[in-house]
Amino acid sequence: MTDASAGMRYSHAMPATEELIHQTLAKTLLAGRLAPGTQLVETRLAEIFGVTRERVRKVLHRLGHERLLDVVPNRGAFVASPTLDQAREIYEARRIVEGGIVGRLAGRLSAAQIAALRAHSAREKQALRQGDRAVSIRLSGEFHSLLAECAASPLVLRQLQELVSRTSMLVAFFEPAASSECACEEHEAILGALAQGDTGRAIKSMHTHLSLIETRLTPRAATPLPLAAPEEELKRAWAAAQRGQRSAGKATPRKAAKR
Amino acid sequence: MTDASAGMRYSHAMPATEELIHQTLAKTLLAGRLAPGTQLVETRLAEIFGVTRERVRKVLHRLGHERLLDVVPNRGAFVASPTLDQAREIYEARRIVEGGIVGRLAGRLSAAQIAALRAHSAREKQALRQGDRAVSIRLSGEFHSLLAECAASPLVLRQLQELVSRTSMLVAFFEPAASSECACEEHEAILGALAQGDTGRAIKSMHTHLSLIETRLTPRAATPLPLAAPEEELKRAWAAAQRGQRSAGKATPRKAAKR
DNA sequence: TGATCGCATATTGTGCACAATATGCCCTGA
DNA sequence: TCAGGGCATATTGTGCACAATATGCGATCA
Repeated sequence: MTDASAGMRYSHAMPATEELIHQTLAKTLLAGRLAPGTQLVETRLAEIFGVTRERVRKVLHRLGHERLLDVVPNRGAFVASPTLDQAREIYEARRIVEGGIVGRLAGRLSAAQIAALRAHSAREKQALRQGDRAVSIRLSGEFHSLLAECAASPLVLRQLQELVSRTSMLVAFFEPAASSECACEEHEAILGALAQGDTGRAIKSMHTHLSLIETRLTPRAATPLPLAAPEEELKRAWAAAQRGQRSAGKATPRKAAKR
Repeated sequence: MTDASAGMRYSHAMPATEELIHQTLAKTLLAGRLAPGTQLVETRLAEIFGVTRERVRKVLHRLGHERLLDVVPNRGAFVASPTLDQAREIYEARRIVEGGIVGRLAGRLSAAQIAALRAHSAREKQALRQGDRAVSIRLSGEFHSLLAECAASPLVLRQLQELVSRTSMLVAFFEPAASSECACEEHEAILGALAQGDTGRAIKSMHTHLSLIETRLTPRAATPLPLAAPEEELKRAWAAAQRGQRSAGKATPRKAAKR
């Protein structure tokens, strides 16, 4: 998810089962479906995913490196407990990076790009007017990704996507579950400044926009989601991931070919 | 080096030998002392560093994740061969990120911070006037790090340091070995705009500054450094690292004042 | 002579068994 | 009843042996 495609070179045909496990776990974590603090035991995950412990181990350490898990040397891997301080850090980083993006984009966007962004913004407004909250939230997030893509910098895009991922994990815990979408007027303000090439105003708009989102986070500590047994949650996610995977010739031939 | 301190939680006393190996390899790679394309064989490194192959293996994969090595699944780890395209990507990313930093900093710097930056700039100018090239290069790079630290965002700081690291690897290969330091007038221009709170001008200064550095890279492919036997080079680096480790009782003196 | 196939070898990948470590429980003593 | 220490156990860390894979070289044939 974070760097599945941009990271290692698994471009050619490979048993991507390890990659699939990583995606599954990352997606589950990012959706906030696991209670913070719960330990992910290697052997347990190994039998859930039907692989050896070493495989799980590598994935766990990688997720720790990506800050989605807290991995403590001789203790294990735990679901990260996001704090409001961390949230502030993430939003500050987004202000800087996304401010840099619009600062680079101001006055350099092609007419086609501006049109595409305007069209996206219009879709946002329509979804909002129709009260379609799920679509509205998705489109609001995509606006920022779209902006990052316009910058055409793979390195910055990767970094921003990691920040956005962690943002989504945050809102899963702190958001009051009401009005979590961006106000699309703010997006339009950014767009207007960009089209005019007004660098200063574009950046200021982006800064205040992100700050407004940040203030919506509430410091409640209790986890708002059901959070049943982590085992069941992971089993379900794994089954879905495998189902979504196209038939790659072999479904689950984990220990078939042996001596 | 890239995320040695900010990454895993090895805060308490640990046999940091694995971490030390990572630092040693990273530093050697970053300095460009290894010819691009040379393979780093696990068993060979294992006996050089006096550890088991698995240790080396982990470090190698980590360096691959950090893009300092090209690690190909069933082939091995190779010293990355930087291309001019990659160089362009890195400098574009730095324009965006560092543009974001100055955009965030403009008009928000304290008098003390401005004074510190001005003092640093003065040191740069003095070193340049005295013809002290080594010091001059180091100070020029530190100016950018200093700016990033003023932004007080650990996430952005980490990202930028990775970019700066890769930049230093690039110049080791492409730089014509003459006048590789930043022109300190450009730094002063950025500083002036920052002090005045002129966001647009600060960003523009930063953009042109980085672009100017980028144009100094020459597309020669031959490696300019001696590049003796990689074995000897690594043995030397390892011995130096172990020697330096002896006296380092606590933390490295690289960290400055935090918040 | 040149191209191709097959084998030998060097290198990476992985499962397994065991070691190291932390945690929680129970037992003891006042 | 509670504090403290030691043992049992659950979990992670690591070395090793073997399997899988790619590469290079040489033999063979047209």
